[in-house]
Amino acid sequence: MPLDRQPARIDPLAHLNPQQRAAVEHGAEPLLVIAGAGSGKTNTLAHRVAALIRRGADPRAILLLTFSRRAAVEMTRRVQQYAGAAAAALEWAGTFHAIGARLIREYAARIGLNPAFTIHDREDSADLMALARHELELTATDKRFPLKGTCLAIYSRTINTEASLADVLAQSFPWCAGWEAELQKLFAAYVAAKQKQSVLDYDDLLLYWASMMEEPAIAAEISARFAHVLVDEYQDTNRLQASVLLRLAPDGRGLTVVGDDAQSIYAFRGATVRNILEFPQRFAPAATLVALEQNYRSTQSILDAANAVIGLAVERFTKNLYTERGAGARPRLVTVADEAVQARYVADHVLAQREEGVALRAQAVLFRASHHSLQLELELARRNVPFVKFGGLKFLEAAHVKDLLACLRWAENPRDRVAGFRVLLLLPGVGPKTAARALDAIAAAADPVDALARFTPPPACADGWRALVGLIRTRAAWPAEIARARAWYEPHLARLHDNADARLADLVALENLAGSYPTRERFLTELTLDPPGATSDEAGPPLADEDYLILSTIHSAKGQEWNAVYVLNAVDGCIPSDLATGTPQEIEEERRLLYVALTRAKDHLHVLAPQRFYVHQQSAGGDRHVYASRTRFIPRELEALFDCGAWPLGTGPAAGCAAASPKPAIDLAARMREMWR
DNA sequence: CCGGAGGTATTTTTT
DNA sequence: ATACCTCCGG
Repeated sequence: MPLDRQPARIDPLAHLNPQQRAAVEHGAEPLLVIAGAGSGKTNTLAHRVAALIRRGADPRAILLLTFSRRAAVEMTRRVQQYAGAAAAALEWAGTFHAIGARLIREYAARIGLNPAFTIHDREDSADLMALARHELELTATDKRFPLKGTCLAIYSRTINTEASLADVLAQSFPWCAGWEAELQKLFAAYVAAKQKQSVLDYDDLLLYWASMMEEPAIAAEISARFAHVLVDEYQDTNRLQASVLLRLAPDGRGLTVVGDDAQSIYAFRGATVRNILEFPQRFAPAATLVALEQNYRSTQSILDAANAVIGLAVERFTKNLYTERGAGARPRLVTVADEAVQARYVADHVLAQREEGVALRAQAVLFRASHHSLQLELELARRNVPFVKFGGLKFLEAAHVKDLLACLRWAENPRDRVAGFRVLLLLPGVGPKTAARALDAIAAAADPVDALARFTPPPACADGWRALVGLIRTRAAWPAEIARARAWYEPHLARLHDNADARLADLVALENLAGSYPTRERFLTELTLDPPGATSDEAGPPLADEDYLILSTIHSAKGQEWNAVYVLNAVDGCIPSDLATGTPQEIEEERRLLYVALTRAKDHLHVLAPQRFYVHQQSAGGDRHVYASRTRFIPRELEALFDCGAWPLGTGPAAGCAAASPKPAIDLAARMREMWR
């Protein structure tokens, strides 16, 4: 974005276009900014915040809600750039969940909540769901009850969409519709368990916030402390978040939301594009609408292709983007034989670009699902190309990391049953039954730690028990405490895993991270709400100052841009995912996903379509495979917008675009479904 | 009651 | 390949 490089001038808004300026200078009436991809949205929002501060707004009374913590940090940085020192007091910037956690902790005592509550991530929540499911004996039925993860997904969706269980089941989980009564009971037990244990899940952070805002006294207090509320990526908020927002600013005064309906890609999480579409009419008089349509990121050729893809959408509200950057090279649409060739293509071109001076970090490879990059990762490792992967498996999901965190969380909140369970099962000789008895004793006692110490474990693990009690009982200063926990955990790690060394390195990394948080509570809370994004693969994360290629799911690429972008697996079955072709709405979301991927590119865009996919789970050397056809979102009539070809040159049954669709290839999606029959 | 063996169903994307 | 469940031998 060119605005970054401009020195401060007399008129701080001199470099904004008229629409951006209108958004920045708008008064306190509700405002909706429809901001196309690369239209300088973040800048505009940051300028608006800076302008509010210049006009006398107290930075502490500005609430900035962004989608990711990264976006919040970026926003704060730019506001500081435009508004100077005053912006340092901008202390309320973060995700809905993070801000919710903060407010709930502050008001905990007044709403009957233990202020030391701990927060469960998705896996912890699923584990608690499993415990509740066991207690209700929903496992021993002739027909298989939905898995814990599915139960949680159903629960979460009812909360986030503010819909009834029956509707959610019918619309999103039809195969579970027969379990409605049982699920209802399960969710009741789940909620009771959370409350008894003083734990909150992700959804609670919104739910408690929203309910708290229904109390007139608390609502008045909280609303009064924020004169201005600005929301980024509004197209990806859900009903519950919209409710929170409307309770914060019922008449819309001081409310600004920014978003792009063409980039709505989180419906699976309950987000609804209706939030942004219906926003203006929620207020009387209706909110002002400003549209940013000039793109500062991509060349015209890339925009033409992206516009054409989104142009085929059934429903569309934003206009086409335009740029003054000039045509540039047409994006490439490349047919390759299979994923291995695709990996070679990407590696070759990434390295060639680097020779021409485009740093690896200025290039990114985007894909629909985390595992789509598997082959490429092997190829990059083989060629010693450093890379970092965003999305997919998280550092925090590794068993050993979860174990260590469970120790800390249990010390923070001894009634947290999931944490306790996890820690107790680490002791040899302690199984589910012993752990359950111990946790029952803890739950019943006034002093939980004392109850743990007085519990009589099976004789075989008496020593281990004593060591654990010692760990939980004595509180050390932070972050020394995590070092103690690791020392306690190390022998267990060595016993339970054969690659203990590699895992130990992760724990050391975690320990280093801990030092940057002031307290144990802050460490646990913020780690759950903002998990480190990149996985630590075998090679270890590259050093911060080293150059590395970006691998990212399309979802995680939101809001970012690179000089060169490679989109993997642009075939039906991958984009759209064969798991998301159930309803027309799902397919539309997949189309927007491809649009998001294409609009990340500034100068170079490569869209890859492998023709053949090898079926997994076959003997080595087997060649069972299925043929894929190019993604339905780039039909033949759009081919003129791309530079089409096969790679390597002269390979494949027929080179070029025509190869993709002369005769409709076999339906990959159906084949993949067939695998599960 | 624990822990390991074997069998079976299995859905991506993230706060 | 994995997670989850059930069964069986200590």
